[in-house]
Amino acid sequence: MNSSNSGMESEQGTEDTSRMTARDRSRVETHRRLIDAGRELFVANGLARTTAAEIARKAGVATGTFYIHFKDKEALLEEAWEEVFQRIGGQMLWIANPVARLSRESVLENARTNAEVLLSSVEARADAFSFWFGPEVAASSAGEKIVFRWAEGIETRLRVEIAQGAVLNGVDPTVAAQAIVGMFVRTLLWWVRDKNRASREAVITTLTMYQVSVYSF
Amino acid sequence: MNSSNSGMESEQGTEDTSRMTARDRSRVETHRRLIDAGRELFVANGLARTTAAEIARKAGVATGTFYIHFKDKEALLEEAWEEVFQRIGGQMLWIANPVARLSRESVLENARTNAEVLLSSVEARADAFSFWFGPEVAASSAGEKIVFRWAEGIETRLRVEIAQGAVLNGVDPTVAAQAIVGMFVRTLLWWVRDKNRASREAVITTLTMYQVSVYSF
Amino acid sequence: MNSSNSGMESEQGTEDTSRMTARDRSRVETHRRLIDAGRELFVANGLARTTAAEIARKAGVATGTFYIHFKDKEALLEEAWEEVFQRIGGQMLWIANPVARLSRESVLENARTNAEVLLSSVEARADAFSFWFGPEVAASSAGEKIVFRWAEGIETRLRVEIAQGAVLNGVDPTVAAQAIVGMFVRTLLWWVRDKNRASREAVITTLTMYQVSVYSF
Amino acid sequence: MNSSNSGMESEQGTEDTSRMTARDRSRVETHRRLIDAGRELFVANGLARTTAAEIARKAGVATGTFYIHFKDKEALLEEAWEEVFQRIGGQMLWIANPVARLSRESVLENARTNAEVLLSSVEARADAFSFWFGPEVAASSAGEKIVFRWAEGIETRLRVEIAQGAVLNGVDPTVAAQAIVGMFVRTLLWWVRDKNRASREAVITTLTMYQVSVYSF
DNA sequence: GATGAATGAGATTTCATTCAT
DNA sequence: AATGAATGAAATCTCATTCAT
Repeated sequence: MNSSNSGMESEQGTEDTSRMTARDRSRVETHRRLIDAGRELFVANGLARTTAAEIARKAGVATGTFYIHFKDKEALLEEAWEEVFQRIGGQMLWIANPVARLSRESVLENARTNAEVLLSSVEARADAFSFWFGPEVAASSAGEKIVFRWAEGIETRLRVEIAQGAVLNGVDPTVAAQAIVGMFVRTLLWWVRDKNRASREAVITTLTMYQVSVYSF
Repeated sequence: MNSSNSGMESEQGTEDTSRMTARDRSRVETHRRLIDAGRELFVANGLARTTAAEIARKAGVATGTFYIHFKDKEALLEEAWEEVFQRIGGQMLWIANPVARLSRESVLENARTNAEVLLSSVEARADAFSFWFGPEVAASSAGEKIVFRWAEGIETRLRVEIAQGAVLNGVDPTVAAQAIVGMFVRTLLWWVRDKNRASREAVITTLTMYQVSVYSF
Repeated sequence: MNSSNSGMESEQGTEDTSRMTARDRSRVETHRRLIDAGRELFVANGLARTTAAEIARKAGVATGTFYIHFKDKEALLEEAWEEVFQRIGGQMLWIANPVARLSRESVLENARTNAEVLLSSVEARADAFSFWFGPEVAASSAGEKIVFRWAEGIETRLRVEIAQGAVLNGVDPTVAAQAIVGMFVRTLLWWVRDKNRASREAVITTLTMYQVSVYSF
Repeated sequence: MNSSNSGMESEQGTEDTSRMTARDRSRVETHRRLIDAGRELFVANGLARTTAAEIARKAGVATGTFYIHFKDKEALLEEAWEEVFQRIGGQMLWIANPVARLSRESVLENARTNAEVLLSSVEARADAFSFWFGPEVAASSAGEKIVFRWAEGIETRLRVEIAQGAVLNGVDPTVAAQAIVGMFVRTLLWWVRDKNRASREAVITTLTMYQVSVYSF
């Protein structure tokens, strides 16, 4: 029914349907379709302008079916985010790949790579990024989790680095993680809305410098 | 009718009513009451949960009167923000007080003072800050302006500092301004929701260090 | 709920409900009730003084149900007219029964019969005629169609008659159809409002004479 | 304030203001301005889409002033029509110029001239004709009068002609007047909306033939 | 007479959610 | 589990009309 993919990830079913009964398969299949339809409509039209009935229609099921699978729109949003996070979490490189031995060079390179990869992801899926990290989702309870997860990753890394003595005294990892996430989200959201506001290079360099600024090298 | 002040500023009429006719005074007075009522309800209950009729009721006028004064809720929001900004703009010290001669010390002191003042303001009016810099307003057209103004101030200052050779090469003032604003807003919003998440000192120090990190001293 | 019939036709369901599911029957039934309620309220109180909520109430359903079945009042009006036209279209005899061989007598008789039948219909359902051919409907988009259909029938007949050489030279069938419809509608609307303005006979004779006046016999 | 004239007549004040006090002149002047403003807005935007406040604004007076001069919109409409009729009444020639001695030729010529003049008037002021003889006004109480006046003129003439034995037996002057007016209004309204529907000549000839059809020559 | 801010009833329209089938 | 018609509570916005100045 829908083959266009306007989420932040490649299309893929994550459920193993081989051991299910026909009914279960149908249930799982319907669930899938609803999430996919919802994610696409959210990204395309925003949260408020997408109705449960519309999602159901796009998924090819009846309105009532929506409420069998999800308590409300918010519940679908959260599930949809889970899936998105499975795939893009790894692209927040700085989170995912802490380097064993730190040096001025490794930190700088890592930070730059991180900024570059993020920028590319965001460019590739501007609509999806704008939606998932935009104010509409931020106002929802799913939004909490979204930024929380990201910050959590950064914090974990910072703690490791602090333990290694790589970070300036006084930097609180919990606070710094929020600061970094806020910086990234705000800057990318701003840039992606109009890329003429700054060159790619300016964004990458500036974000890199702020990232590395708390290191003691 | 309402004397509680849940906006971000002290109550004050800014209009000179001395040269007005009684009718003008009445119109201005009604306008005031609507803005005050709206701001208080927004801050207390959020944008979406506040209706035009409710604002009118709180202001002691008929529903229709609301629409004589404002095209819609959004219009009132923008006007209310203008007023708020008049008063709190100056509290974003880093914006307002560029120092003539820069040094490691002056920059550090300035950044710390900035963080401290902001934190205090935010603590004093947690609800108001959460509202005005929160996602609900960010999603509205007024939200655009709100953050834009702040960033603008920071950018202007950075340009001066760059011209003085005080900033590291590669830092783009436009991008950096967004980064700083994002960092502040996110961190304060996060902290103010639950102050046990980090100590006052941790927040101030961390925000200070990120602010000064791009200076070449 | 309502058994009084103030439309221009006898009550009749035109849908074959035998092959429908219970749900379909329910939907169709609701649709019917809304159209019937709407038509009756329109005819009784006029278009402007009838609200969607009132129609729904009379039909025994919730206000929102109205909007599931019709985009707006206008849409119901059009559907209601379609039904009315199915039944009264045939009563505009002059339209429906072109005579094969024309003569002074056949034309005259036909025109008189036409006037008589119309007059009787209008007398029998004065409210309905006043509504459907009155200015309020004329101002709506449904009104366009209503008169257009009638004129169309007259025009078709005139073309046949012109081809047979039965009509005076210079008479344009398209224009004449408008003229005839205008004449009928205006005269009947005027007469039905106060039948003392002219005798039945005077109306019939005068309308007959104008109808036949363009024939070349 | 307004020099554009979108009514059906040339601009002219009909009041003699020379013997009035300043206050009276002002009152009369305001009245004028309101009528002119109203007529222009009605013709341009229709009755329903024109508000009392809008008329007052265009007339350069306050909203409340409107209600000092007119009970409501309808009252202004009627007064405006009075003025319009003073000027265009004479253009309905058939009404105005009964010929003393009737003949086949005089009747025909008169009818054709009548149709031609009407057509030209309507062409020249399509908006105004569409408004004044359109369904919106017809639905108002002013509309009654408008068509009534016209019919009245036709009826008077027909009575004279009947007395002269110039009209076929059976034609009722009251009914015929309605028929003729309905025919004219409908046809012209239809034609003026899209002049490509029929040639000027077709309209004139057809209307002429229907007019003369009841004469006994 | 003129002013114009204020009134407030009311109509339209949307949509999350339910529930009988 | 799926259906989809029905619900009905909001919320928005308009405008004829009033009335204190």
